[in-house]
Amino acid sequence: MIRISKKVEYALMALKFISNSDHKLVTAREISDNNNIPYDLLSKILQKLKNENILSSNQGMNGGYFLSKRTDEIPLYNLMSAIDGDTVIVECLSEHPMKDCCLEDTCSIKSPVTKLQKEVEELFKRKTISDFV
Amino acid sequence: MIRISKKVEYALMALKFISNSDHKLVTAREISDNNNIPYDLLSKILQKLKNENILSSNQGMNGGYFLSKRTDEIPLYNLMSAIDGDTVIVECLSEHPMKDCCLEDTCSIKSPVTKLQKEVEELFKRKTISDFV
DNA sequence: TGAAATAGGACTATGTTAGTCCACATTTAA
DNA sequence: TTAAATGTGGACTAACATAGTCCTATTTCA
Repeated sequence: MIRISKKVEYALMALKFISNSDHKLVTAREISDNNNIPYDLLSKILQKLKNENILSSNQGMNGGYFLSKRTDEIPLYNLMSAIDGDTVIVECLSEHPMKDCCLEDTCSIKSPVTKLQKEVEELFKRKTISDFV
Repeated sequence: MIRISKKVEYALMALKFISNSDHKLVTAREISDNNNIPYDLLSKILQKLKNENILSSNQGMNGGYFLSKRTDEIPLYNLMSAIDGDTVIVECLSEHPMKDCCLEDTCSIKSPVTKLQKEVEELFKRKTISDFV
């Protein structure tokens, strides 16, 4: 099944919320309360977005998060890989596969699946956060 | 993470194998042996493809499977929904969601996510099995 | 110094996917 | 008519991924 993780959904809501609070610092607590997102989980997500330079943060009292870039400069693809890591449609196309595919070179569908992978990837690279805010 | 299930991979290999054995009946055992797919699992998959009228079968000795249609008449989308059911990128867009989304109408990203859903769907409807054989 | 905030490791619960096991039904050939 | 080869299909288990929780730093400001 092709599915976007709950975490990515939460990230999209958070980015929308931050984007709408233009230029103010926004705390994880505010985002959590206003969007009905579990606080601890959200914190992890925001941290990952920070590590990928999608968000910036100020620590300490009166701290919070703000966008590092314009929303149209953040492809959905980057958001997804920041949060969930790999964005491959099949294990064997991962750069760091957990286990070797037992089919290896004999796999009969590797080439068309790779092509499909590219097309899915392009779709998610074309979409940016601005499409969601 | 966006991922195609192992079952769908196996189904693609199976269809390719059947398609290449033109017009001969092909047994689940042959497909399993030649593609290194667990027999019992493959059986279930072939049965589902039969129920969706992608494959037809003859039971009994000398039985086996054959394609019900040309490969270019089988969208990847149908294959996926035959095998895994829902093909929605988020739970709440399912026709039969397991649980109600706690956000309901207040969800801030429903409309753009629905649009993305349509685009993903179109991509998988455009691809047909002929792209994989 | 204490409260409010981010940072982040470790753990648990839940659900999904992959895979297995077993009994049965159908067909053909000997 | 029976044995073997095949598809059908339910129930179960194992392995893994995702979602969510808990707890303890660390940073900053008033």
